[in-house]
Amino acid sequence: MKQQDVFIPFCEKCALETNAIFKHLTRDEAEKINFEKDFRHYKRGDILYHEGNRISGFYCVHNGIIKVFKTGLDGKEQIIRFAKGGDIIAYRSVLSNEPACTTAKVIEDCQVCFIPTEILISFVKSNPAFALELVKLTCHELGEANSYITDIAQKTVRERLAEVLVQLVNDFGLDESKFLRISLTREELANIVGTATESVIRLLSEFKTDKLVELNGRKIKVLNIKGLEKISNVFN
Amino acid sequence: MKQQDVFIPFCEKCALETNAIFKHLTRDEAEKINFEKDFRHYKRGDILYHEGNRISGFYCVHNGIIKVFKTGLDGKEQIIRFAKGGDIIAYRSVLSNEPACTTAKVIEDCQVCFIPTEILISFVKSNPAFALELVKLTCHELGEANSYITDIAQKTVRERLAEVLVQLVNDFGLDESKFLRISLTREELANIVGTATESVIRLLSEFKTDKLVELNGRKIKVLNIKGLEKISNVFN
DNA sequence: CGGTACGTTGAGTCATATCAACCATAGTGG
DNA sequence: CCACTATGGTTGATATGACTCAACGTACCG
Repeated sequence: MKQQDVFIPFCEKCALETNAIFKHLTRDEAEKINFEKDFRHYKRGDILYHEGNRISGFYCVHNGIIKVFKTGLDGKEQIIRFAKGGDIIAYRSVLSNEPACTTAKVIEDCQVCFIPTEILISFVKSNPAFALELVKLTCHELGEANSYITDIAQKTVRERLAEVLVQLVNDFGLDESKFLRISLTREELANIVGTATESVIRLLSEFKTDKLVELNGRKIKVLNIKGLEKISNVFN
Repeated sequence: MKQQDVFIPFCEKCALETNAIFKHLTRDEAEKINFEKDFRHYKRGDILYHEGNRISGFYCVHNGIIKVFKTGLDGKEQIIRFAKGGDIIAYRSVLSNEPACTTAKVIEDCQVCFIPTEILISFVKSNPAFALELVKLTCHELGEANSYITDIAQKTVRERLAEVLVQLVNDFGLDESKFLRISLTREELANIVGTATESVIRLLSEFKTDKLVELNGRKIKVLNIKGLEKISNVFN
């Protein structure tokens, strides 16, 4: 491991540069997190926490990608969201004081800070601006969840897959060759859309035929995002 | 209108008896809401607020039933939740400072208090315990939304209908003759489950054949809730 | 009494799930 | 180095759940 890999970011820096939720922390509070936090590395496939477990803190993602999913009856995953640098995860369970309702698994090696529950709670109590920001975040996510419910309930698999691709482009962007900056298995794509792996494969190759995407194994090159948006039936 | 119908409840009373979220308010704060709130009556079919609009406050439901839904592309409603006495609605949009992502329509005549945004925000800032309670509420709802996403994505319509019926029993209860204490059209049931009206009708009559329910127009008599739970595939 | 909203049933269609076979790739261990 | 295994990707055939369309019944209401 090279020296620069073990550099531990200062919370003040994170707060300013990447993590909007912490921007209202005072210098003292940032110091406190800095002192209490536990900086951790995780490899692809590692599990940060398991659905059903009680967790003693939340995670502030510095880099890498984590998938957050629920496990259905037959063991089928339903991916709820992805977390990348600047996102926080597990705060829902911590704040509602319930067991984790999801599992978090690493998709791309990541560095995260683990921050104990008490700190979060104490900041909510001591820093009204921070509390408000946190409320805003959860309310925003609630709005997104509501949209997702409506989509899954009303849209076809084809529309949803297109929408998911657009969403992934928005969240992770494209590299210089227009390849999506997140690499998922077909099964994972299916587990976001809420469909069978085979359906994703078939629809992706339809999209390819229609010159909307190019496929190179797990890498997806997005040729026509407007076309995907049109299929997805979203106007925004 | 009879005299007792226009009685305006005191917020202190609501806070203690019905509305858990306000239990941490100080006496002064409760007084303030009492002074600022607008007590309103709505009839079946009335709309409290429309999706896409900015709203200047939230609603604290005293009695009656309100359905909260999103409108899909072809105008199909997706019911997100119901609010009854003790619930608050529209707080999501108010707190995230976004336009309303849902419409709220009265199902059973109701009395609500309308409380201006500023009050809510100021209490979040001035009363940490209240802020925490609010965060808890939104986080809890977020957890429920995640479950619902998984359900809709993975379960059959039959399973979901059974689950919705169980949920309605839990939320609204049964009267002395085992009739569900909320009366919905078949279309509304379909709009919770996320299916077509005809499918609900067919499945309900299957449930009737299987002696799980009896049907009397819009009134649903629940004969075998364990059976419904079993069909719904929930263990909790 | 006509109108409107809701409920019901049947028939036909289609999107999607399921099942099964097969291929490609990479890692493992003898 | 090769068989072995696991994992993921692909394709085809088939089954079916659920939607759509259409017709008709029912109830309530002004």
